[in-house]
Amino acid sequence: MGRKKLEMKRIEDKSGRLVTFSKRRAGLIKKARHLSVLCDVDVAVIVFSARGKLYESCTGSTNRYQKSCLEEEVKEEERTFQGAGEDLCKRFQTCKELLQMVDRLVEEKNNNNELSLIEITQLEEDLDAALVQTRSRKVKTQLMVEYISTLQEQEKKLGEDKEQLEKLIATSEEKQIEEEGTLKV
Amino acid sequence: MGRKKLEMKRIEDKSGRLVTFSKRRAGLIKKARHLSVLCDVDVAVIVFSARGKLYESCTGSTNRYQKSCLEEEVKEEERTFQGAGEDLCKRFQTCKELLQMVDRLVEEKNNNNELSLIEITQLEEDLDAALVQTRSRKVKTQLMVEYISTLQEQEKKLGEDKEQLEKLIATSEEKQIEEEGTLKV
DNA sequence: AACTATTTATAAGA
DNA sequence: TTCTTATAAATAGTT
Repeated sequence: MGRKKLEMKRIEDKSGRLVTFSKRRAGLIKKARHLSVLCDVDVAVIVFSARGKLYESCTGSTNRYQKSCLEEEVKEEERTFQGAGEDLCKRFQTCKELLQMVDRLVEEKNNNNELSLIEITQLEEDLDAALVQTRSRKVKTQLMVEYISTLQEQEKKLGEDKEQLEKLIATSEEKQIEEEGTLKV
Repeated sequence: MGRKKLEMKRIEDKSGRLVTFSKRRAGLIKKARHLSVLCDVDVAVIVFSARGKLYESCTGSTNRYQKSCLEEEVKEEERTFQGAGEDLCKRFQTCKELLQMVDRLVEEKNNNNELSLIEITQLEEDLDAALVQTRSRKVKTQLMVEYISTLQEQEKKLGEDKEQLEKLIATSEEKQIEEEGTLKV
């Protein structure tokens, strides 16, 4: 739908691919919203970018699929990175508790094979929430890994700078000695 | 994008809404596939229709989101409904085991707050699979509920038919007695 | 980010 | 339902 018809295959040019990704992702989410409004249904769109970043869009009044607002969370995390450890731990605890609760429910009802629709829906919601939190945790861990690698790169660069400075100082000292020698002659 | 611009609100005409739902759902899934191919990313689209029916589309080579093929499963179930009980129980067992496994993993690693990215991804996949199975179970339970209600309706109708037949028989007998009486006079 | 020439999607009609 | 077609919407390449 543009100046030229695109072949249906991976766009090899990285910059072009990123631009198209942005445009089409926005378009897809918009279309999902329209479908949801016009036809009164719940729609979820989940996109994993190549770098593992998660984009989600969930529309629909009955809210069967909860929006996780991951992007906002991640941005917040980037701003106040120091708190990540505790935050992560807390979320994890919640996730674990959810799983345990779901497991108990499953255990209780397993014998007579009689989970009601309401209970199954609850189970679904619990699993969904746990999944959302796990995804959040995954993204945050990826961020941490990236952050650490950035720190390591910075450290390496600092080391190189230091080396260069030391060389410069050494050269400068040699020169000074040479000059002093010249003066003495 | 048609003969007329649509207002962005629920289409009140049911037939029109269904037609638009079909068309736009197909369009959305097509666009998701294009985004996936062109930009080499994983995309999942999940649509819950008003009746609770689930439509899923998952594209992307790395398969981070598994297609559940729910529709096919449900159709299969409709054909051979008698096997549903055992099948449900089996799936449930699997789901439960998954949850337990995930829970153990969580327990083991919880103390030092050190789940690796790989382990988190595994956790994510497990939860995802459990969620897919729960959704499958939910749809099947909905089907069962519908099936039972159909049976109940049929039973009720049969009861009404029986009543009517009994009335007819009674009337017929009365008539016969009357006729016999007439004959006797 | 904007712009626009095209392609694509689709609302209404048949 | 499925096909057709006029029109709305999305977007590829450009600036």
